[in-house]
Amino acid sequence: MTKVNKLEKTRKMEYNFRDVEKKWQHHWQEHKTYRVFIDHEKPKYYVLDMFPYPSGAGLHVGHPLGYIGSDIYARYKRQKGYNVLHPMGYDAYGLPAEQYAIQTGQHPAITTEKNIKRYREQLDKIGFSFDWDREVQTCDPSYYKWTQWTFIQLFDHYYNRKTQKAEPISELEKVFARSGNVDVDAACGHITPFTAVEWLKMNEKQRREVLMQYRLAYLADTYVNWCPKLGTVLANDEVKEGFSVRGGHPVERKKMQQWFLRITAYAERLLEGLEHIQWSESLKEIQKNWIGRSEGATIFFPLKDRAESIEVFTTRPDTIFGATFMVLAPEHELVEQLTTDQYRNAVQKYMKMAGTRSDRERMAEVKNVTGQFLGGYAVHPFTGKDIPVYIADYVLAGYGTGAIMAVPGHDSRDHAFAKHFNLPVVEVVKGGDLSEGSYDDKEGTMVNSGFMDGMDVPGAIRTVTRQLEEKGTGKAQVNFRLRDAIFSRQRYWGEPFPVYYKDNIPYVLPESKLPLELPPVDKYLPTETGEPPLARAKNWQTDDGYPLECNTMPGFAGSSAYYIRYMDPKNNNRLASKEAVTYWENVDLYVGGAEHATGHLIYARFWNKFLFDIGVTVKDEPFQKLINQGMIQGRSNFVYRVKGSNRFVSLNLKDKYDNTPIHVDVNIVDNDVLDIEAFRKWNPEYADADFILEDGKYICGWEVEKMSKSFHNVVNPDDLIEKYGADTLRLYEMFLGPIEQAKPWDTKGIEGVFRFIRKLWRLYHNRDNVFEISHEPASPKEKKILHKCIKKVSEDIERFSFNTAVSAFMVCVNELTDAACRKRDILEPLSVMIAPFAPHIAEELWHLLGHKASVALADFPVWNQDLVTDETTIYPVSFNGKTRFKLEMPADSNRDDVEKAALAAPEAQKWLAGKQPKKVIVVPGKIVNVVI
RNA sequence: GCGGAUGUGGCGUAAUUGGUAGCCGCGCCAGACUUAGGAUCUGGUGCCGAAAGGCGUGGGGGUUCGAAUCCCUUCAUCCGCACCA
Repeated sequence: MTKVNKLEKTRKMEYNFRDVEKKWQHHWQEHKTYRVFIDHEKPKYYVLDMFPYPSGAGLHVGHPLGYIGSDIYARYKRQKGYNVLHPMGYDAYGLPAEQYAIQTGQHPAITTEKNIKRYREQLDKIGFSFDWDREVQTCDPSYYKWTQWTFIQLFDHYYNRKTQKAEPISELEKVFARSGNVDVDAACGHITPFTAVEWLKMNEKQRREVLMQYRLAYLADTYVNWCPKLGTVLANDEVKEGFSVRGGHPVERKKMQQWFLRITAYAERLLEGLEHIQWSESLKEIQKNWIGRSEGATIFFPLKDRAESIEVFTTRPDTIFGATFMVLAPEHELVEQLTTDQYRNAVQKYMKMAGTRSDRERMAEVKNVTGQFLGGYAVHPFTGKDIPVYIADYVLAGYGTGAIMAVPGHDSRDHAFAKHFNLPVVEVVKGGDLSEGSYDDKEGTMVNSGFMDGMDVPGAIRTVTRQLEEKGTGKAQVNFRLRDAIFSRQRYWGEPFPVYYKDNIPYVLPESKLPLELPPVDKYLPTETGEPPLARAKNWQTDDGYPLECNTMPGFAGSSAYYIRYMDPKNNNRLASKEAVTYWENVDLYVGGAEHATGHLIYARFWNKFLFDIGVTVKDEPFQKLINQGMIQGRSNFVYRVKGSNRFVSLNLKDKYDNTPIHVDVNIVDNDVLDIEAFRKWNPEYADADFILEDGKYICGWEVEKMSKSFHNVVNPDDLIEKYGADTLRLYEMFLGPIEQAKPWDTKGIEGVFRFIRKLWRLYHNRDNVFEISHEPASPKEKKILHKCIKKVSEDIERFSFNTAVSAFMVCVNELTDAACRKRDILEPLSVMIAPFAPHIAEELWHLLGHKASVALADFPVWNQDLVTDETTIYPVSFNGKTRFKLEMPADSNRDDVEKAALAAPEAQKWLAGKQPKKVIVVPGKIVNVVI
């Protein structure tokens, strides 16, 4: 028989995954098996994956890891009787498509659509149980209508600190007309107090300017990294040493008007909410640090001979008598006034230098102390002494008030600055040695501090804060590191703002004008005058001729509420109906990468809290439980080229030659053995390569690196599905290790689960590959195998330990094979149980067993505890903690029986060696330990 | 610098509450069936040792009858955040 015939015969004799998987994928799609509706008879469960940005490269093997995990859980919950919402969609706005558009002139919508199509094909092949009827795309006008709608709501609301929630601006206006703003406690920008009379006297423009300080979406000036050559704003990591990473053009800091979201209003609630959600402690910690709550005081230092004062925030008001100088951020508004003529040149020089450096660079050079004296002085609120004022890089405009009182005795950065500029260092808290460095600890007795002398630090903080409040020169203050989110992007491929300008005042469009669709443009670049690309659009104005906003929204806009839209994706009248949000509430399980810890996961929580305040959602937190899937790293292979030749030397011989390691495509390496022919074909350069082999093979080296095209270590799921099938891929991805752990991808182990799938199939089929099962009742032994597996798998799924669940299936199938069990009683529940992991083969077996409905809706089996309990217990008997032999005892033996039997066992004599045991520890059901 | 993890066979890992360290799989070794095997099946496989036995969860110390698991200390790797007043 020829080789081909043999192969064909073998194939016929085993599980044909290609046909089976195709058949069921088609069937599921046709019958909309996974479609879901509100069903008040069933409890709901919402399983969500972070939706992907459809990049041009398609999916690699790392992307579906989380999707597979969540799909298993969703399928499991469905079989447990829940009504499961498990949707998927696309985060379709993004820079790569825009960049591609700039280069090729092709509209980003076209590339995006193409990429989505490719993603969908890849996803479909893996057999997910998504309800695709609920798909959303953030760039679809019917979707971003609601992104724009939410923006309008943010614009029309302010945050009332008294009620701790967002309330309509219209209500605020009523309050202003009644009693001015003095009684209003709101999250707002800088605003001077006014009375009702003053409010009523203001014209529309003045009123709108005041209101802008209160809105949750507001316009304000900020400094950005502006690249005139690219005509665009760059992110911190797009700038290196004052030049753009792309193109190397100079970048300057430019003041620019941008939209902001007042996320800081929600800082306290964002922090508090963490207490009520099931996220990993490490992730909560990251969010806590990001929000960065700190308690302290704001203190006003009056300027010498002037009316103004410098406002500082400090966590250590107790050290105020140690404040020997003050430092402002270079951008601080009082810099100009405090600069004396004598220092004007130097200050300007310093500011210019600081201006060319990005925040990131300023932060990177910690050891480099720089700064400049302004010439001006402030006055110490308690001693009345003059305090020199400096500007320095190490004070950031965006944190606190952008100014500090410097206490070199008790702050290491102030100390370094004082040493550098020869400024006095005063000790106010005893406990350190100031000649060595600052003493930053909060323990010690106050000295040199007037009324605080002799107090401990916490007492001093309380006392000085009270004093400041009485004097009216300061107050207790909670400060957050969190900053308001910049919400404008000078880009094309994003949601247009539903905003127009009348007399330079921004107004939002009425809801009836939504969606405001993204207009076509001739080029995707900024205009020559530096306007964003939308300025190129023809007639970019309202019907009345008022110009529309030219900025677009950032990526997080569309991804902040998509989970709500999935609940009711086709609704034209609301983001989602009241009925839908009341039923689906929020996401029970959210799965995605930890890289979104401070971006998406903060913004979405904020966005949701706002929607909660205005009654759109019913839960304060959007994502009840969160699992971060670990990153799948690549496992790169290397060949070693002998320098100056086209010879390659095998791994263990390489040190005998002067060689260069070269990445080689992992797809032509099997078990670290290079496929030499494939290598020659891989790159024409190597067509004539020759090899120094070991044991007749070329062995490649390997290393774990990021999975990336440039390292030639990308593994494509399509190839694996073609070779092994989707069920095998799903099982293998789970088998790799705990879902939350980062781990390298190595294809070689996939054969093991492939064998398992075929072994499973053979349980239901005879030697001729014909379906054949027995209807005899199962033996107790067989039942035990099954029920142990049900227990283990159920418990493992509940705790997201999918790798051990796969292992339990393998044990079960091995044992059933050994027991030659082909009984329906056993095999039927087994096919149901494996369906979440390997849905295709499960569906096929389920139908072969005679069922008509999908296995996806079959009840997940329940284990019987009596069947899994062993009648005997095997006790390991140890002497001084070392296990020496095993003792089988009836499971209900009591302590004494076990002890007696252990000491009486023939093996025990050897270890006792005639001695009397000092103590015998018996843990019933577990262990015996004899101490001698 | 701060914070968060993680260190277990050649490799991925398991050990759910302090109770037999190494389940399951890969790889490797041997064998069976084969003209053949990159198919399938069977057995073996932590390390040292001929065996008895000893040693073993990054290193060192501790608590305990008993530690991969708890405590202290140290080293290594990875990931966040980074002059936060």
